[in-house]
Amino acid sequence: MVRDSEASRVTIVVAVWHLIAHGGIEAVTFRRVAEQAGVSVGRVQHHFGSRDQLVREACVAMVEGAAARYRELPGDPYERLEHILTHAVPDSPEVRFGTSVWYAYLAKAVDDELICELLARTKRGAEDECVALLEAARWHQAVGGGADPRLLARRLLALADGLALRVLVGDLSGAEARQLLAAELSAAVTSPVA
Amino acid sequence: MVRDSEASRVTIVVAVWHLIAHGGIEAVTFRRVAEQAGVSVGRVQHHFGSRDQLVREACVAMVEGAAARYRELPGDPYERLEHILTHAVPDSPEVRFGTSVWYAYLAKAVDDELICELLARTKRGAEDECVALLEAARWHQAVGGGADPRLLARRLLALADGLALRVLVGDLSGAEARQLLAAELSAAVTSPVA
DNA sequence: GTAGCGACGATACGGGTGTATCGCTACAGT
DNA sequence: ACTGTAGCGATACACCCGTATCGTCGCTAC
Repeated sequence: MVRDSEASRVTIVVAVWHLIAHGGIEAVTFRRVAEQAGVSVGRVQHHFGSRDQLVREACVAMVEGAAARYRELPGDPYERLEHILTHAVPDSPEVRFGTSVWYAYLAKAVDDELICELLARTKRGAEDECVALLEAARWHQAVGGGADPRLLARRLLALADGLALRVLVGDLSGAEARQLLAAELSAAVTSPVA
Repeated sequence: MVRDSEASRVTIVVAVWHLIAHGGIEAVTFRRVAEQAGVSVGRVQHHFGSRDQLVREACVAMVEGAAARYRELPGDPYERLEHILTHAVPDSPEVRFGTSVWYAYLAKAVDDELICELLARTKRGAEDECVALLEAARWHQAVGGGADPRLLARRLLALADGLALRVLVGDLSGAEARQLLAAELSAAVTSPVA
């Protein structure tokens, strides 16, 4: 029964996310994970070996989940850009959930080399994707070529991260963040370099 | 001996920062803090009571330290703006140290109401300060008033946070981040609205 | 059939953790 | 002189943690 094994792993990983989302990574414990997932401690240990491994694999699963959701988006470049920029702004409880976990892993990156590299690769990949989308979206306006798409992508991405952060701590509303991002994006795609 | 008491507290708080900076908040333990600070466990407990309180007070001390360093800056608005935007970009080891601790607390904010509020207030305060500086720095150009200084400040601040984040995980160099920020700032201060 | 193996459940053990508590000094107020 | 009281050091306790280990099912290949 290989399938049941996979189901077990998914259940456990989801439980890990839940624990992280409202308790931080220090809340991740074999016993607590088992309880949250409704399985035995031995099961968790069997599939993930050590606590570090459990935390790491849950991180990998999260990144892959985000990537999978992105791939299932419609093809329109503008929409894809909008998704990349706003998908981490915690409007709804579900997005807040994901963002909380994301930032927990970000903090964990300072003492876990592997997680650090994974997050770095992910961000770099998002930038690359963003560059490609920008070039596709601005219909080759060819307005002198002064606006480097890579720098533009980097700006937009950083802006999105910074705003998501402030929405997360709660001194900015999701609407305000989305509005600012939308304005910035439309300005980036329609105008040349400012 | 009230003075020695304060010295003890400072020593302990610094030790807490060190532990967080390369082990995350879960590395903060009465015994480890005591060892790192070179004091007894009882001393740490005496001054801070509980572990939660210790972590929180170290957070407060950090925010206050940053504020104090800011206040000692020369008065030039442009320099102050530059400091606000780039002070969290981890070029040097010391700044990286501070930024690591900062992001650890940011993640902690998801499950600690008090820390969350403190960080929110701090960010909001930075935005307010940024608004005032922007208005002082652009010499009242009065170019139609289309560029809302608050939105501009919010953009710059978010940009700085997002870039600092990427430098922290290591897929962006400190120089790249500072360069982008400097360009953005000079554009914001000299040009009207784009 | 039986040997092997993967997917568990149960449990035990050694160590680390937060915190309460006791005891001791040194000084301040009365 | 007496009494607090702040500032510790030392220790003890109950709990929780990661992990190793053992045992048990069910399936599968030979």
